[in-house]
Amino acid sequence: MQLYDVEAEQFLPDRFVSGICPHCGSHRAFCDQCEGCGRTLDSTSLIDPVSVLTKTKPELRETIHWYLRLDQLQPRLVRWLETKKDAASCGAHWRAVVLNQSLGRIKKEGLRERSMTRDLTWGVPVPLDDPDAEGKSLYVWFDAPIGYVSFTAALCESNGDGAEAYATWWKDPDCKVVHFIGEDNIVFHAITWPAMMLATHDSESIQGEKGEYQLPHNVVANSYLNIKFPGKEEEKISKSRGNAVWIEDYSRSFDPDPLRYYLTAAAPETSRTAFDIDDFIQRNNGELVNAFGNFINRTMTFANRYFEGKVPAEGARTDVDTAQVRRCGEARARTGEALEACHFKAALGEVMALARSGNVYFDETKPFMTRKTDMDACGRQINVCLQTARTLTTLIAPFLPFTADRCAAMLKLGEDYRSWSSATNELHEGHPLGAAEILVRKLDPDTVFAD
RNA sequence: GGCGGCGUAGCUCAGUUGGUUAGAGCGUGGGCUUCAUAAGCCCGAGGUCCGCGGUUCGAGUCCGCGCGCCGCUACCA
Repeated sequence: MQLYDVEAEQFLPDRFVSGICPHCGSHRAFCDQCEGCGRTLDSTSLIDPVSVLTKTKPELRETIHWYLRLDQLQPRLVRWLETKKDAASCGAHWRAVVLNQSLGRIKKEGLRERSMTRDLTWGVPVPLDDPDAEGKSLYVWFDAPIGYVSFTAALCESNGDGAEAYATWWKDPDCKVVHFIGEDNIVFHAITWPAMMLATHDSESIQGEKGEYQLPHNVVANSYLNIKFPGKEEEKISKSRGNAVWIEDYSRSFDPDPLRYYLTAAAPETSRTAFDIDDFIQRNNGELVNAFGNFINRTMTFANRYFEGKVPAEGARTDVDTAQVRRCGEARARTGEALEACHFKAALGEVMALARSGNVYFDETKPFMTRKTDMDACGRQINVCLQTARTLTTLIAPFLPFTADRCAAMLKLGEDYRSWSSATNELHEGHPLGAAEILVRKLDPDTVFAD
C-alpha cells in the first residue's frame, strides 16, 4: 500500500508526504521520519498526511513493486566487505570512510529489502512482460550502475570488438574495477551495486568466479571540494549560485596541467578541502614551476650549453651520484605504491620530492663550478641530473600528461616513456637532447582573477 | 533523533596495524649560491596533536564523556 495523490495522479515517495508526527506532535514530519523528534515512522502512521505537491490529502492505494533482497544478501556482503579491511588479503587499500559508512551501517542497523521500481511516467521502464510492470520505472540506483556495464558493451561494439567483449572487463578476475565517487554515493557503490552483482552469481565466491560479475576491487570516495575566491569566504560550489569554475572557461585561457596539479594536490581525500584560487596560483608558481619546472629547465639549458645537447658520459660515479640515481628508483617504487593505494596526494608528493632532490643534488655538486675546474665531473653530474629528469618524465605522466609529453620531447624519449618500468631506463652517453623550453609558466594573479 | 566524518605548526595538510626527540609543503627569521622561469640550497624558530577521564610498560593513534564544525538520512546522477 502506498499513498497516492489523486490530483497529481501519482504515487508519492515518503519525502513527498508531510503531516503530524504521532509521537511528538511536530508538524515537520514526513512519511518515513519526523524532523522534530527524529523517530522513523511507518508510512501510514502520519496524522493528517498532505501531499507536498498539491497540498491535498493523499489516499492509500495498492501498488506492486520489485525488491532487491538486501536482507538476504547481507551475510555475503558483510563477508566481502570484511575482506576489504585488510589490504594484504584483498590487494587494495580501502579508505576508512567507505568501510565505516557501509560495513558500519550494516552492522548497526542491518539491511532491509529495498524497492528497485517506482511508479513513474519517466525513466527506464521496467523491462518485464508483466501487466503489473505497466507504468513503472526502474529506481535510478538500479539502472545507473548497470549503465557502467552497458556503456562498456557499447564501447566494445564501437571499437569493433563486439558487445560481448564487455565480459573481458566485467567478468574476469584479472580486471580490477575501481569506482571513483563522491562520499554521498558510498552506499550505492559499496552495498547496492555489489549486492546486485552477487545476486547474479551461481558460485558462493564473494568476489565472483571467472565468467561472473566481479565485485569492485576498490571504491574510492572523495569528500567534497568547496571553492574559495580571493577576499571571500569558502563556500560550496553551486551551479545556481554561479560560483563554479567551468572547465570550458578555464581551458580557453589556461593549460590543463596546472589545474590537474592543484586538484590532485588539494584533493579532499580524507576530508573536505577547498579550491582556493590564491592557493592554486601559489602552488603552481612555487611548486610546479619553481621546484619541478625549474629543475628540468636548469638541467636542459646546462646540457645544451656545455655539452652540445647530448647526454654527457656517466663516468665514475661517486657516492653522491649513485645516491641520487638510487633516489630515482626509490621514487618510482614509492610513487607506484601510493598510486596503487589510490593515495594520489602522497603519490604526487613523492614525484615532487624527487624533483626537489634533483635541485639539492644540483646545488651540492655544483656543475656550474666543476665546469671550470673538472669537465669530467661536470659531465657526470649533468648525466645524473638528466637521469633524474628522465625518471621525473615518466612519474609525472599520470598526473600531468601534457607536461610529461613536453619533457619527453625535450629528452627525445620514445613513445613508450609512459611505461612505468621505463622510468629508470638510463639515458646513454651521446643521447641527443632537444632544445630547452619552458615547461610550465607562472600564473599571474591579475590575469586569473580577471577570468 | 539515527549514522558517519573532521578538530595535529601562522596557513594547507600527512601520520599505515599504539612504539625512540610528532612530519611535509607554504609562510616567517638568518645564511649560502648563480646553471636556471628574480629560480635553487642550507640552518633556525614555531605544536598542551580540541578538552577531560580511562585502558596500557607506552596513546596523536584504542575506549568513554564533553565542546566545536560538517555531511548523509532523495524518485538528482
